[in-house]
Formats: sequence, C-alpha cells, structure tokens
Amino acid sequence: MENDTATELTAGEMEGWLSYKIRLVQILAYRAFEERMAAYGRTPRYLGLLSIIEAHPGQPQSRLAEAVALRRSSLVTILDQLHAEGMVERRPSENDRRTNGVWLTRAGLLAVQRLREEASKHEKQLTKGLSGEELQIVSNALDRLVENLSRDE
Amino acid sequence: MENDTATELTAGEMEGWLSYKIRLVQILAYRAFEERMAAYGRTPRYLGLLSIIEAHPGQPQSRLAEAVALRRSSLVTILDQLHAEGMVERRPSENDRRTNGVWLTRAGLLAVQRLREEASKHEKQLTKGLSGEELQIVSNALDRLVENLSRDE
DNA sequence: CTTATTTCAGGGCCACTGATATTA
DNA sequence: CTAATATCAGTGGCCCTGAAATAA
Repeated sequence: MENDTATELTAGEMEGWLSYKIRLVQILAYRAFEERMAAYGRTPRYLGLLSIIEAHPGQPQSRLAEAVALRRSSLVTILDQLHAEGMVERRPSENDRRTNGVWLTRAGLLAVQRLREEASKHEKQLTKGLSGEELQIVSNALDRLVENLSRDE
Repeated sequence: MENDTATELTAGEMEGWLSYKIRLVQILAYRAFEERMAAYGRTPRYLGLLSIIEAHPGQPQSRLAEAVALRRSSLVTILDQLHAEGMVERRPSENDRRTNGVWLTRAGLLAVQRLREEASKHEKQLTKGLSGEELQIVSNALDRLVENLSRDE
C-alpha cells in the first residue's frame, strides 16, 4: 500500500501465479498480433480455423465447429464472413445432402499462407531470448497444463 | 489429410507454436475457472481488479482503469456492477473533487478473500505434476515473454 | 482557456440459446 | 417418428468512441 503516487498498481500475491501470467501474456500477445495484422482486415482472427480447413478440406461445418470449440450456429456467421471475403466455399455434400463441405478458395489459400508467415514472425518476436532448451521445457509444460485442464473433467 | 473420419481436426505446424499453446491454455483455463466459480455469480471475472483495490484502497478510477488496461469509461460500468453487488464503494476525494476513491466494502473484502482461496485451488490443479524447477523456468520464461511484448513497441 | 475525471448514450463484435426447415 | 445439419432471429456480455458535465 504505502504511497501509491506514481507507482504501478499491482494485484499482490496472485501476480506470481501461472494462471495470472498466462492470462497476461495472452492478452498482450493478442493485442500485438492484432496490431501486426492490422493491414489484413478481420481475417487473422480466424487463422486457426482457416488452417484447419486448409489441412482438412471438405469437412462439414459441424466438425469444424467442434474443432474450434464453438457451437455450430456460431460458425455459420463466421463462415458467412469468410465467404463474403472470398476466402471460403461451401459445397453441398453428395452423400449427405444436409451437410456442406467447406473448402478454401484460391484466395483463401494464399491468404492463410501469408497470414501464417506473418504469425510466424510474431512467434519469433515473442520467444526472442529463450534458449532452445527453455523453449522445450515451456512447451512441454504447456502441454501438461492442457492435459491437467482436459482430463479432470 | 487422408481419411478424417473420427479423427481430431488439427491446425498443422502452428500447433507447435508457443503463441498457439498459450492461447489454448488460456481458453481452457478460463472455462475451468468459470465452471469452478459458477456458484459465486459474476464477480470472479473481476478478481484481478478487486485484488488491486484491496492492495491499493482509495485509488481514483482512472488509475484503476490503467492498471487493468481498460478505458476509464469502461470501468464505470464494471464498478456500477460491483457496487450493485455490494462489493465496492466510491467516495469522493477530498483534495480533488473530480475523482472518486474506490474502496472494498466489508463484504467485498470477504468476497475477494474467498475468491482468491478458490482461485488458488484452481492454480494448484493447473500446475499439478510440474516440478518446482519446471515451474520456475516456466514462470521466468513467461516474464520474458511479457517483456518481449512490452518493450519493442 | 485548457486539461483531467467521471458519466452516459450509442454502437460493434462475438458467441450464445432456441426455433425452424431439410434430410438421414 | 427420431436424430442430425445448417440457418436464422433474438439476446447478453464486454469493451469501445465520442459527447457532456464538473472541477482543477
């Protein structure tokens, strides 16, 4: 407490927690990423989704929704946007006429490659100054955290 | 690609990136936290803010907004909510009649302590299985990431 | 007069729920 | 008839911008 004038306001013991730091990094990283991507419109937000479509073309919307942990209904709007920007195509499936397969257009493919390139620079900037060994430990630890969060309900 | 039936849909090389993993952990951790906190209403979201107020009572809204990286105008609504829930008080400052000092009520103090207790369990579950040494390395690395994100514009 | 603090009105984005049409 | 897929209308949360009122 003391005299807080011109002091940074801190949150006490919590600041040492991993959950706190991870959230902080995520917020800062997201902002830096958005800034770097400002020229690319609203697409960068969906780099993850676009990469999934690139790696698994023709999947139905329901599976894509599952892959990005969104409701099917939420994905509709997103795909509408990506379609309006010419990134993505829906083609009705032949075997099951309820479903649309989703594909990247040529423009979508180029976009996702360019985005990933830029994101890779972001990644390099982010991890600057960490040794390969440190990176490995952090990476494994993060995997462990994901496990901890997934397994016990 | 191959036959994707019953396969998990993945995002390719990006999945090895720290930026990707951190985002994933953050999303999962936030959900787990929300679930754990379901009984506590909408307050847990503001545990960080409440902790800051606890550690630095009587600060004006503008400094609190800065501390949580929000616009002053955004903090108004949040404090309105916290006030409606009886967690927080605004008292006009004596030296500067434009500003409100913000303080925890007795209920707010109890709430933030209870919340932090619960969040601490969340932290323990999250970091389960990591050695003290690993924790230290990860913690330092995350600090480094924050630096990398803050320093170069 | 200029600057700082808070408040308020309005808007945008995002994902949700729940209902509907279509097809399996 | 029941279940699954995609869509649509409506809602709520969250934060923003820009303007107003008050005070330094």
